Amino acid sequence: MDARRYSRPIMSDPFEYDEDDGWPAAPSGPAPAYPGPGGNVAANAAPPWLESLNEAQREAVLAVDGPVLVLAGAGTGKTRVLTTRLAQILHERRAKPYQILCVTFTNKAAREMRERVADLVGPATEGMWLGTFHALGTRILRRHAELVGLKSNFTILDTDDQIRLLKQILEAERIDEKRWPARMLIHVIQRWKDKGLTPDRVDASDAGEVANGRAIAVYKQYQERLQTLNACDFGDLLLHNLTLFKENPDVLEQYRHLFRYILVDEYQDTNISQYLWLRLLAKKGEVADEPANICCVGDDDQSIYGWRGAEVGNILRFEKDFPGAKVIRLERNYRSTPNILGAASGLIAHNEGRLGKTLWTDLPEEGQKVRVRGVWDGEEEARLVGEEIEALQLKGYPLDEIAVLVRAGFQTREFEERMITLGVPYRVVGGPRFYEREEVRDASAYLRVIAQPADDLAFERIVNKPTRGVGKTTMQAVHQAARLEQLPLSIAARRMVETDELKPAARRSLTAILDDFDRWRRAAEAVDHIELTETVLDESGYTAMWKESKKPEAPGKLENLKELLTAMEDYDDLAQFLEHVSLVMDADDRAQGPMVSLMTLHSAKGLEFGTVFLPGWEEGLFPHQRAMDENGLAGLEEERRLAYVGITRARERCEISFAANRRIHGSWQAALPSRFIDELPPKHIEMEADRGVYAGSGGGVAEDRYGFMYGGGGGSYSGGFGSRGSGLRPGVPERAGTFSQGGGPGFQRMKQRGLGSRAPVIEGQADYIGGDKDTDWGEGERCFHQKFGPGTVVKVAGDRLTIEFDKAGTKTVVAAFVERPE
DNA sequence: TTAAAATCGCTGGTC
DNA sequence: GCGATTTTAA
Repeated sequence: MDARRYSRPIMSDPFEYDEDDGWPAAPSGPAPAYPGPGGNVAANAAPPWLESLNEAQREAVLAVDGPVLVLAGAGTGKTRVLTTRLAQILHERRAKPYQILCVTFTNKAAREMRERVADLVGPATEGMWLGTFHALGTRILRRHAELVGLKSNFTILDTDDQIRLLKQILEAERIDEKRWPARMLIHVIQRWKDKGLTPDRVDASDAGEVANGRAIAVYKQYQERLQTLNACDFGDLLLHNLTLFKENPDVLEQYRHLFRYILVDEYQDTNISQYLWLRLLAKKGEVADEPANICCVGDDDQSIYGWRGAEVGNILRFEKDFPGAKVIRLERNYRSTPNILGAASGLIAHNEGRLGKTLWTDLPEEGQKVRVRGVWDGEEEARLVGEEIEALQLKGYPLDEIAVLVRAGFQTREFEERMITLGVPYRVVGGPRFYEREEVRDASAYLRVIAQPADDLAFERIVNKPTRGVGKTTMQAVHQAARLEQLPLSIAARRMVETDELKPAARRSLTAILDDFDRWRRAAEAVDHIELTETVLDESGYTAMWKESKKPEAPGKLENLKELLTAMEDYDDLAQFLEHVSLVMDADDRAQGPMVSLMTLHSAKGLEFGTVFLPGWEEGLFPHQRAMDENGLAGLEEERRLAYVGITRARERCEISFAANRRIHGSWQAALPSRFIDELPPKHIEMEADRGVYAGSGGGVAEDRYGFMYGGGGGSYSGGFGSRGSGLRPGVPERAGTFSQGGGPGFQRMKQRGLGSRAPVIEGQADYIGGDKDTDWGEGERCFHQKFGPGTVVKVAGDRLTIEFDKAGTKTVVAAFVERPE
């Protein structure tokens, strides 16, 4: 056998070889000439990786035949099982790398998986079909694009493009965009696609009154437009696969035959269309109805993506879908202390319809109890968390072992500001992805127009960016002509400038940019894609636009454009690069040095930290009101799973907090402690008042969890308010809607106790603590801050500078975060 | 075409 | 109460 095969690049096409019988044959027994994994593990020796696994893990790794569901609780070594299983299959030579399909949800997961398998078996992993659902779907779709009415160089649209396209359709259909916003309709269409529904299969009753009852028609038109544009949105990548497989059984048969082993990560997050895709592929080619060797790994308790189409039902139904499936539970937790585990388990036990797992650990030490703390408001909450982080930092605790996990993105701001004031390095995880950034999208739009003159959406995006006198009026005329003659915009525009339909000025500008594109297309033939991009960004005036811009983000944008050019070096040509921009490109978090992580609970899934802070556990915020309003009990249970995910991120320390008052959308609202706090098993938690209150409350705090709030009397509070057993819970809270306006009983009592008045005093500390380090900053000096932009120093206290920012107001920050303006 | 004014929306966010 | 987007006026 040809050794060359095993060193092919990852995206190589297995169909290109093994031409003899049309399809790569898999060995039924040990393959004779297959090189051992990594070239150094003898074929028959027991592989070293099995020894360090526990019994359940080993079972999951070794049960390679037939359908297997691995229920892997938080911290039970799920990824380890998956990677080892892959290594085992390769090691036993049960399949060649390209006969294995391994699906993940994120590129990051795919990358990690590939690295870890490679660590075990070396280069034998090359050629594996390992990637995200979308990347693998794209790979298959490009091969057979004609069969679903596309060309194989189709473009992949992102949300911006989708909305722009839909807006055009709504306008043409004369559907009032005020009443039926494009954002909402695209969401509806997306949900249909998640369910594997093409326009003809959507039930009319499902569409209801949406878009005046024309939702299905709009969906249909949207799909037609995509087809003429030779484009797909993300949902199509799988939906077209389903159509392809259904209408071409021979093609499906090929892939069924090809994929001898299928592995799926995070199975609880699959949507219907992903599920159907897997189910189609997971049949043995030779024996039509026999389920193949499919192994799904997941945790129903960590299903937190229902809102974007994920169906927990998929994992709950696995045994029915694949009769005779083996279900293996990984319940031994290697991450958290018994107290943390106990708190999390007690909480999640309140959910119904679970597959059920009992996590255990044999850690001898109980560890710290989960600390639950009530505070006056969000500011105090942030301050206390900040103080603790500072104390940990002082003790030499590594900052990258600390995370603040919040329910909603806006909550990070308060903590961010606190970190800035304290001078604690931090990072906010999960900002906009690299390819979603304005400048990167603009640059790719230029390249897309060059590569695909029919790409109207890209053309529109940059035709007047930078402004070059091709405005709305001009484009409207071009649009009309294009629609009339069924031509792409750039072609219609070219025809138009040859007539005198346009005003001379507009005609001149439009001709200029069209000529530019012609020139760039010719250049594309001659120079490589990097040089081409440089030329385009330069000659179009795009770079100049940002150079001249005075916006604080402008230098960053130029920086990103440079980074884009560097990133392009990894790709062979323009087409390859463009695919990766939309599908694979990550924001690189080249974080330097250890930092505290601030992020949402959603983005924390899969991570772990020594210490985790979980602020904002208040009714309405967490569980979020909208989750409950829109999805009732199911919504509430998903929120509870989110809480479970949060707690189980912690290894040794977990601190939950809630505030009595919080500012939401600008106005102050009184808040009740989250019902999840009531649901935590008391023996694993430690309820605490903040110090000022604690001193004066005369005991009872530990007994009565709300004693400090409602007075030290213990259990005597009334008003059916935040209490257990008051008949309010579970289910929809009595105070349906939103938070009550400030002034509930708790609010009043707290105010009387003088709780709120302490806040400004402590706030002032920032000015005089930590002030021995001198800086060379002087009052009145101009400066620049990464986040707040330019400003003037008004006060210097050690290394703390009070700065009046031009845009962001007055703030006190650590000098190290401030630069001199250029 | 640009700048100011009004309006919207506001849970999570991969590909 | 803020920021982004969209409408309106100049």
